[in-house]
Amino acid sequence: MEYQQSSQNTPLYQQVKDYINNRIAQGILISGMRIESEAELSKMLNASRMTVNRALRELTAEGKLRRVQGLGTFVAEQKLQSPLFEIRSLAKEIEERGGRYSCDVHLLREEEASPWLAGEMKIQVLSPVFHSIIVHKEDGLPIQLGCRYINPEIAPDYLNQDYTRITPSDYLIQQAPVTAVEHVVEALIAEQWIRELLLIDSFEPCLVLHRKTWSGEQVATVNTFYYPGTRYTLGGRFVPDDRGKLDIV
Amino acid sequence: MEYQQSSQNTPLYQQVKDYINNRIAQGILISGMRIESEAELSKMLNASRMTVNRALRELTAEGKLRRVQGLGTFVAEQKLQSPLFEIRSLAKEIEERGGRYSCDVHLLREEEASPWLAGEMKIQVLSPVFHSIIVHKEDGLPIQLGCRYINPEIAPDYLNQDYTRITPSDYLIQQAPVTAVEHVVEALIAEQWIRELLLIDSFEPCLVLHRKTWSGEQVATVNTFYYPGTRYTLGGRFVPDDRGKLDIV
DNA sequence: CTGCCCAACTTGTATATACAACTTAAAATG
DNA sequence: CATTTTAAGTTGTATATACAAGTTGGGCAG
Repeated sequence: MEYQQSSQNTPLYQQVKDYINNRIAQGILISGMRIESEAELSKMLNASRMTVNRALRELTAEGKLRRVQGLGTFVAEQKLQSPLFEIRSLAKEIEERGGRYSCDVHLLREEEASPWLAGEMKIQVLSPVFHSIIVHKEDGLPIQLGCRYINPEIAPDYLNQDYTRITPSDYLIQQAPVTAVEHVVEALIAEQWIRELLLIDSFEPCLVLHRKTWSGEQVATVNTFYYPGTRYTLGGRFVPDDRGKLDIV
Repeated sequence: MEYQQSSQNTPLYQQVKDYINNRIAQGILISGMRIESEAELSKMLNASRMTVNRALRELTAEGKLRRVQGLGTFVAEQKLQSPLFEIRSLAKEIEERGGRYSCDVHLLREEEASPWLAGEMKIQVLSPVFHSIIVHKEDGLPIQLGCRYINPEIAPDYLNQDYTRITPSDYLIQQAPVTAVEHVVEALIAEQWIRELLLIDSFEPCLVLHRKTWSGEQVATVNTFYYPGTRYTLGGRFVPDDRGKLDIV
């Protein structure tokens, strides 16, 4: 067989990568599922095995696939770990420390988007958004107040979950893949109602983490998390590995 | 020519990658320098061009090399951008905003390591360390107080630099490659001498960023940065790209 | 039935070849 | 001399082939 590239100008190996990526994005391929072998893909997509091999090898380096010699190629469990702050459940973190996790749901309802929120989420003013305010506690002591606004298109059933059983983070991650995250940190003296819920006095500073997530082109969530400055710090250690990616240690 | 892998069990393409990586680590290859062409490396290392191509392609994906079709392969400018907080010069950031940068060096001297610091840096108690306290200002207003402890082995000439001309970050980055970073953020009411230098009152919270860097196995620096809570926020947006790496937008 | 071996399939690596696309400098042309 | 063309060298992609190495299940011998 001779040299072929044909389509569009996009390299063939890239077309194979796109094909796999699309099937993952569309939910046709689920985490853990075995995908076609190189030989099968080679026939299906009319590309040589080496070209398919390159595509799958690169997708593996990108963390999207997992390959086992002699067995096959599988869809990796996708976990978007945003750099400094991995989006992980606070509950799990507390349990790892040996603490007892609990939470209070102070608000969980549908609201109409304010002009500010509409701008942030790129939706129409007064269009419906879901709003929740939840206080997470370790051994009964509040350590985070999470104020979340959720795009209903991303998680239509957000209001009908029991957040004493599954954290909002955990629920949202399984609803839609997060494709981008923005984090901003600041320090301030919180408003009174926040101080009361976090059990801090008027002179104790709050660490505030603003997190905005996207799913594709849509803004998925706009969150503000308040931490008592004296009871909580945020951080992580980052070591670039051989593949140029970052491990959270 | 037939199939050969021979050495050790490490794949040939990996040996090529190691060869390049080592020459970069040893300083034989400097940023921007052109390295041998695939054909030359192929002869030198007795590997086929395709094998060399794979090695260089992967190193490029890892950000270590930069390739230009028709021109050659070059050593990429190495910038360890830690995720959330890229280690970049505050000065550049201010200038990008159109502000005027200036700084005051309040302390720059050699000290003996306290027990706490010795533990952090994994050095002997009372062994020499460099200590600097510098206030960075935008349009004359303080926005960061940087308190740094530097391992003298990493940057022996740290005390003899003019930090009104080059920021400590810029200087340290060119002294030794940073191989790991740890960041921890907290919010607190700062001590009085810090509040005075940052021109904040006793009720205004400080955003505190602790940064610890490693160069290989050695702890290179231990830093604490104080930001006025009302005048500064830390943050970034992260979008995983096709190569699985993270762009700071 | 049990245990072993082997065949079939998988991914992993290495190579030779071919051509495309791009860059630069030298050579040819006016 | 100025301009264009060409040639040589570079990386980028695609393929066919070959063998190594790991996994699994079925068949065979005991």
